Amino acid sequence: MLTERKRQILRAIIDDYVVHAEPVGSNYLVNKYKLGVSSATVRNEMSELEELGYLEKPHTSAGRVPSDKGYRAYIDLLLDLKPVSQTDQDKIESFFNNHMTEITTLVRQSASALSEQTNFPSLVISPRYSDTSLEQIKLLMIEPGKALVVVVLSPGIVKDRMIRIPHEIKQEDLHLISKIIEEKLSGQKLDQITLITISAAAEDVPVPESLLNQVLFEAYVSIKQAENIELYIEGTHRLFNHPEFQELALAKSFLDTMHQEGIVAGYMSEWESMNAELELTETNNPEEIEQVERTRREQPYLKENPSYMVRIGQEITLKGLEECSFITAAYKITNKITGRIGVIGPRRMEYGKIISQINFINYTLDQQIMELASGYDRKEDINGKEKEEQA
Amino acid sequence: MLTERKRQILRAIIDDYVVHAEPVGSNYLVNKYKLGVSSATVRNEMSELEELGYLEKPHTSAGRVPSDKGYRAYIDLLLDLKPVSQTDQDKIESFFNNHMTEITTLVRQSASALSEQTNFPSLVISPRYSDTSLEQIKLLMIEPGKALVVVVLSPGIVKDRMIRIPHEIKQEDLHLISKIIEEKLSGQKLDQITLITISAAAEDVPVPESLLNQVLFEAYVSIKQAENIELYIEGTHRLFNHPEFQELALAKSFLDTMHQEGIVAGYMSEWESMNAELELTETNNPEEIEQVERTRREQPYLKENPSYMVRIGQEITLKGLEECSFITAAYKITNKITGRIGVIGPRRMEYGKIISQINFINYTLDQQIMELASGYDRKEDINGKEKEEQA
DNA sequence: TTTTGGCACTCTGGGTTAACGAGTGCTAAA
DNA sequence: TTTAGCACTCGTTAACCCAGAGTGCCAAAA
Repeated sequence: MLTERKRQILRAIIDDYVVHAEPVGSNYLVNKYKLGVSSATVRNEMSELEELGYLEKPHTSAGRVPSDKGYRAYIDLLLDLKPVSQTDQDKIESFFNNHMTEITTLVRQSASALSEQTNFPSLVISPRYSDTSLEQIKLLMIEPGKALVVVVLSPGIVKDRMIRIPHEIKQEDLHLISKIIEEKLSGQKLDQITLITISAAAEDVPVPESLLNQVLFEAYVSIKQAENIELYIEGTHRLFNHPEFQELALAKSFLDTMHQEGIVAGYMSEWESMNAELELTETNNPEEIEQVERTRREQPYLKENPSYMVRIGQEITLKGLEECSFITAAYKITNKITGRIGVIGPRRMEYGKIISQINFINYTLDQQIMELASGYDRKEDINGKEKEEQA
Repeated sequence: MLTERKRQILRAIIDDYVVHAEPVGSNYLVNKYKLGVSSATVRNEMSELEELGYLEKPHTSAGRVPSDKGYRAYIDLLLDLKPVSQTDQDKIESFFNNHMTEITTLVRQSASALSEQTNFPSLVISPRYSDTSLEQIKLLMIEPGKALVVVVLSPGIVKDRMIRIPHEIKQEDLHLISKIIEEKLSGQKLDQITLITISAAAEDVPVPESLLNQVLFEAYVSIKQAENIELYIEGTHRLFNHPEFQELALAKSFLDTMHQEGIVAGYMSEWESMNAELELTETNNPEEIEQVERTRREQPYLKENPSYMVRIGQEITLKGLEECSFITAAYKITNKITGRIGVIGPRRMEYGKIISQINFINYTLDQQIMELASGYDRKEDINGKEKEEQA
């Protein structure tokens, strides 16, 4: 039903529209893209494409614009992933250059890079840590009545939190408590740890129960807090560089939705769970498989099983974002623990370019995380390097 | 030169304009505010007020709008600080209700409250910690090759940071290192601590020098990082609720400036240093002193020496913010260590209301910080309270 | 000297009309 | 099946007018 010529025309329309943001007409199209047929023919084709639901008319005497379905077809059938230019690669890598030592910073930095590269707002969501296990828990006395809880999860994630404790608790008590509960709890999955487990673990600590309970409760809260999914949004102001958000009403509803903490996070994490199945459906077309094969050889950052996902317009079920597109990819902390990174913008996006950027950034991020996890020793003489680093 | 009647008219114009955002004319004014004179008289007065620079005309046949100088006079001479309504007080206090345990969360929460209350973007800037002193420094082994540095500053501020360390370094080494440098350095002002001081402090630690140096360097960086001034901006999307930002160009230049991390932070911290002198100049008028006296008795959160500061339009020397006003107040961590909290918005603001809100929030914040610093023991039975807390 | 009514003048904003141009859809011929 | 031709639609822009709001100034009144 989608003849080769129809595809060609659809591709040309989308390629043009995403750049110029204006409905494209038949005449313009044949001239610019040398289609080798007359505008009347193109008109007929366009009319059929419209009937099939791939195109829409803003009004009678305008050209056509892609519909959700049109974009969807473009992405599934016509997408041409451009390799990331060397300068872009350099720019992105420079974002990671100042040896960061925490995964969260690494991930946020990626989001910044992504937003800057694409000129759209970007977002990252942390993995669900509930089925990772607790590795360490330390209680550090800061001053009488105050302590720092440090929770270390198995993939090397560190979270900490200040707590209040009874003044009677001494440094040694804390040390003892954390040592004992760490011994008993380490290795357990986070979502199996409850207040009861902890209390049981600390049963025979020689500290008055009422005091002990306060500390245990705070420790418990700290562990639960470490499970929290975190959402981070970067560069919302870049939205205004795009004509569709000149209309204040749209921009406002967008920003309002994005600023309702829970909503986007909820949506994305729910999404993350459906992840696996959906990804598979993306590669069921011989043509596309061949293409994937080819790029895999040429650009390692375009991974074999493309981990990106695109949601267009009405496919997004969040109120206020019906006119937008999400493009996200999964980043790995371990093979089983993944978060998502992506951009959000108007449906009119240069999907090819942007997906390449995301893939590349995601690839770089994965590498950095791996490097971080494996750890390494710096070979250089620190004193010699010091001046450079401060400059 | 500003007769009583001129003041009255200026006040009426500003009061009206800040609410309705439309140039106000002579007829409207006499009707609405029952000035007891004819519109012709008001016209003459307005004309003179314009000559004096307090008013401006958008064009010949429009009414008048206040100029920067007009707003300035309003704030210095005519300001009427309204008490914060009980419902507002309750709303603000509810932002602080979930016993937060870290100053930074407290401060950010205040910014959220402020933005929500005023419907403008709010911002907070952390104090300069360079002349506070180091109280503790701990090195916590996370796994071979990775450690957590915890830096505690004298007013109870805690900052931490993951670092990489040589694999050869053992838990005990770390413990020893941190113990020794803490002993030697604690009590020193942050800006007096250098890499040299630290190296000297750790001179006789029995760890091979090349390994030790790496750790010391990272410790040093962590301390320096603790000095960093942090800026936090909240609620920028609220800008679009105000008519002056319907013009995309304005909104864009605003957002762009705000998102250039360094700029606003630099401006505000520079400002903070001029703080003391400027505040004094605000109270040199018998009338105002009397007013301050009165409100001090009635609302404790309107402090005796009002700590708020207002910068209007051209008074702000940041590019892109010439059409805006800053209102900020200093919050105290200790008597000597202060940060700033405030809002930024169009010049057309209800200064009276907003300043009251800031004062109140600032007052509440100060109280919370004090309470945090003093620490307290919870009297309640934790187990009894637990269910409520989770709900 | 100050205030006021009256009046001419200025400028904006809304509404109407007309011309224009881009693009379509249809028909009939190639 | 493709294409040239043409009528038709609709949005955009500019020109124009008019009403309304507000000013500035003058001369008379307080």
